[in-house]
Amino acid sequence: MSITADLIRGHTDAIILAALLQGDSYGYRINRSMFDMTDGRYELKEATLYTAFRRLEEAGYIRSYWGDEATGARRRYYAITPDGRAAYRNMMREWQEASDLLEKLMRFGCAEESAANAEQI
Amino acid sequence: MSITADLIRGHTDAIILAALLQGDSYGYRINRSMFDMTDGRYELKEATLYTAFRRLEEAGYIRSYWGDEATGARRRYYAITPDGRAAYRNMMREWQEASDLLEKLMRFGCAEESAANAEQI
DNA sequence: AAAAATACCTTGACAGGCGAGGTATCTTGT
DNA sequence: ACAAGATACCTCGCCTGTCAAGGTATTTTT
Repeated sequence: MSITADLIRGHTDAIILAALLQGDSYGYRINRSMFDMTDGRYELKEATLYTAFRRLEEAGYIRSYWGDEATGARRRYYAITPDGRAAYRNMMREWQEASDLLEKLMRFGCAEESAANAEQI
Repeated sequence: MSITADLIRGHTDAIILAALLQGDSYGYRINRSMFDMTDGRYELKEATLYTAFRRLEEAGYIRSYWGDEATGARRRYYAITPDGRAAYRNMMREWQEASDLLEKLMRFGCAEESAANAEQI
């Protein structure tokens, strides 16, 4: 993946919850669809993903159950809870606010190149 | 401040560089203007700020010098270097890409509420 | 029979953010 | 005159999320 990790940091939970809003799913599959949706530019690392699952389950935002596949490797499915839906909405609200602020603060310097670099205060 | 720390993480450097594009400045002042620009919704913590200064200077993106105030507390001014300007542009490019991806991944679930929660796969 | 894909998991290190604490100077209120 | 607050700097040590590296087991492909 090309984009740096720290820009994603803190959004993993929201991303996972968003995926689960589509319906129950499991780790490998969520990771896969993430990879596909971004044309390979980003994927959650497995360790990150499973850490996040533990965290989210602990928080009561998701619950898990083993699938009953007759064939293939066993899968642990995750489902979003009502608390999880509420948390997701909160996260989206925060993302909205945060990205607006960041945009403002980071674009601040973009009069740039033109603004004569007045020494000091 | 209202917005959570992890949403900001990794953006501190870009924010500081953006501020310095406006002209040389010093820690306390940069923090102040950040607070003002966001109507108090966000400010860098001092520890974070000074850590970032060290990091950026180490990387060669800024340089520092002591101001020659005749009165008041001493101030350490920071100036952005050519490398710093280049780094800033890179960071903005990355932010663009990352925020687009995040938007995509996090909004993914937003057909939401309507999409019948089809069990499993 | 070997390699790759599917699918899960844990450990330990690392890096950035920040609470808590510290220093020194100047200004303002009483 | 003295205390309080603002200005201005700094460090130490903890916390948390990420992820490289390693592991297991099954199925499919070569």
